[in-house]
Amino acid sequence: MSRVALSRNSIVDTTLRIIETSGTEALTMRSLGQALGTDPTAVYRHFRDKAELLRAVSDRLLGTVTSDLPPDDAGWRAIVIDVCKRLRAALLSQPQLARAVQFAPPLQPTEFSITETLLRQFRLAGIAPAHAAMAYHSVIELTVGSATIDAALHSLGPTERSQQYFRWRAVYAAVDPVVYPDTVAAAPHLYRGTADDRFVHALDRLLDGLEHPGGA
Amino acid sequence: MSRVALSRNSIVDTTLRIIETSGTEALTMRSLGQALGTDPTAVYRHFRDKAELLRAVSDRLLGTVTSDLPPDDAGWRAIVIDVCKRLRAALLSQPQLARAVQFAPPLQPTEFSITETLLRQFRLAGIAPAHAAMAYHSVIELTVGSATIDAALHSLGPTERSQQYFRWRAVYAAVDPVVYPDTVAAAPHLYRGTADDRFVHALDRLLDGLEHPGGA
DNA sequence: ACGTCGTTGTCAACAGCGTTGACAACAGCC
DNA sequence: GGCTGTTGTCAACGCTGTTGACAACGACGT
Repeated sequence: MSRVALSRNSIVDTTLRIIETSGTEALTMRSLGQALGTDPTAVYRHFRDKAELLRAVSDRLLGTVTSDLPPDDAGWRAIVIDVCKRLRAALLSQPQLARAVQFAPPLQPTEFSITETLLRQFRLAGIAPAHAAMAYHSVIELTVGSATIDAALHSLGPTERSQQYFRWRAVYAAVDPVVYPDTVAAAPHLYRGTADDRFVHALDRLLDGLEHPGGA
Repeated sequence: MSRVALSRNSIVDTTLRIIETSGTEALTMRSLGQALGTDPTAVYRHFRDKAELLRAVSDRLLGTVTSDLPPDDAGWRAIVIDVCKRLRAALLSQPQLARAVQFAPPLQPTEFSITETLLRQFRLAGIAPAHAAMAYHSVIELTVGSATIDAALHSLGPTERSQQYFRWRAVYAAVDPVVYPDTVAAAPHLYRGTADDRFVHALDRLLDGLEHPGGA
């Protein structure tokens, strides 16, 4: 066997390809080695462990979130929504990965860029640093969290997805109206529209609350 | 060695005890067997595989979410927050549970009970069914989503968790102030307090927005 | 051109995981 | 008492991520 030249970039490429085509569970160091045409343990010359590799993969995905943003005069709210929608899209673009990526430990440069962008817009909105930090946490939790939840269904095609939503509404509608009257009443409106719509609605209401705490 | 009598209930008890005291990662079939005082494979006489065991644990946990709720005159908002905090606590105690909840439809009556409770409170708040459904989605996405995110750190244990938060604040504070001025300004407030505090704050602001859309 | 040195792919192996199948001890029943 | 089904025990399989010794490679100074 001839030795194959590896690099962090080519390894991340192949990792993304495996996850796209075969899902997160199919990504093992051995399957990765086979896809690379090298011994599985060769990856350890470039990444300390699998966690660091996954961190690099997530960084690749997050790179698109803060590039080519509209100028500040587009309004803080529009920019925050734009960043959150992009972040959501990036996470959903590799549905299997959104789950695998633990948003917790990494702290890559692209993440700093997202943090800075959001905090900047909150400052421009006139929110004091202490409240801006809380607003940042709130927005991130909603965005990343809901993307993580929606990732599973997003891996299905659009038609299958709407079928699934239809089925869920049917389940809620068929529930015992004596035990669950409000569920039956709301059933026609549950899981209506797209998951993106529901996310933007939740984000809109959250920003309302962040802008006017206590309804003030 | 004397044979120890097992049952689904006692196994679930011990499983929960391990998860609570040592975290999810510490739960292996071998550690479970040791805690039970039996051979690890004895569990397979009561559960087909680890997934079914975890499902049984999930049922046990979700059962606590809507039990012994305060009466309606406690106010819709207090009840919604209570349910969400309980749901979050249940999800955090077992990260895999959040994944199971994603495939919502064919699941247990406990989940219908959560849905009904929230929808009922939104109705009592005077929100029309169509908007109540959207409010339900918003609240669930934030609660389940943020729990999914926080689950990773929550599995570490309290002391390591606060150490991690301390480290993160230090990282944000040490960032280049020229490139990331707003991050540095907000650094003292980032990851302050507990993840629970941050969640409740986000939920509070979301409920503000749901109650007064557009700040009205 | 030669020897040297750090880098990096190869290989065998380890510990740990969930799980399976054969076996044996037990409980309940006729 | 003997049979039958249930359930704990034990050894083992295949999988995982990861490590340490070894060897092939590229780049370097002379």
